[in-house]
Amino acid sequence: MEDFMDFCEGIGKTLNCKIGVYDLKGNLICGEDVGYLNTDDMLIKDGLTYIKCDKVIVSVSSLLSQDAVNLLKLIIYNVYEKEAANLMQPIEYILKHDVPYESLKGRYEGYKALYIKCNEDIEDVLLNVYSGYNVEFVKDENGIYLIKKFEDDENEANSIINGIWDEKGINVIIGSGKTVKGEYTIKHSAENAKISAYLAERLGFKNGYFIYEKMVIYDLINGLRRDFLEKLFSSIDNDFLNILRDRELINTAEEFLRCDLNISEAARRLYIHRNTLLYRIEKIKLMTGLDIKAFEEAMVFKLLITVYRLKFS
DNA sequence: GGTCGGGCTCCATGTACTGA
DNA sequence: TCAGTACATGGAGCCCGACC
Repeated sequence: MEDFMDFCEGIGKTLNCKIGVYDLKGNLICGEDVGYLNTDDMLIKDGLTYIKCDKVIVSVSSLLSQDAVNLLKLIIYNVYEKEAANLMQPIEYILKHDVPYESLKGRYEGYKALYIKCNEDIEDVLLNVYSGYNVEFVKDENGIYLIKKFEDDENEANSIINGIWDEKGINVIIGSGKTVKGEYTIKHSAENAKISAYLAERLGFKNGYFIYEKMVIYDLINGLRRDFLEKLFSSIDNDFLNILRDRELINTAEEFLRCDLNISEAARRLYIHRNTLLYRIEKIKLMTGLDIKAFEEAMVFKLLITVYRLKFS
């Protein structure tokens, strides 16, 4: 409809007259209400020119020659094609060009975008996995978007990760956007999927499935100004930076956090005695002042690690 | 018959201490 | 620095009786 509005304004200025575009029932679609008359081709009456173009009547407050009418028809059909092209844009065009979010509302409802981050050629594996399914792939420089209606996206993503590992021996990170609904378009979903995969890689993950809802906090941190964070880190004790460089301590702490602060489970996963784990946690406390056995202090610790990884490593 | 609360047992976990 | 041991604590599951 924007194109029709541009059309009315442009032609109106050029011909120094008023233009109105009506549907075949006489309802004004855009432009000025200069009067409506139905016609099968063109009609000149009372100083006005009425031109039928497919499903609209264009009324012009001026007498036009046949050549001018033909030229106008040509322009109108061109506008039509442009509008149609907007509605028919393939997903690749949508993801790679500056298509307004507004124009995508109502399309791809219920679909979701995944972004499979991988620099190797894995398209053949995906085509095999999804042979016969309604799914679209879009490649870019760092991976492949997968657009589909999912029943169990996490399960499918893990199948993809395992399939690519089995067939190619390659680790991949998969990011996921949210399901398209209302204001949230397929372009939003694809962007969020790519951001999730990118952030997961920056955080040190080699493979796995990362949902944007769970990555929002990292996206937020990633968007913070570097100079602000440098100022923040300059006020932090050097011992904290030493921990970040101590692989054993940092692995211990991260496993403990992944186990929801469960000492026994973390010790099992790390193949160390529970008391060894407690000893290391105590050491972290001595160096940072943060007791990561307590939820709030564990959260602060996790945030500081994340900021360091995303912005300084 | 279904629901709720109390008592009991088992097991996982936390803490403190000790020794290699 | 790490592991072993003993003891305390708390949660989960089960059973049973009281109540509606």
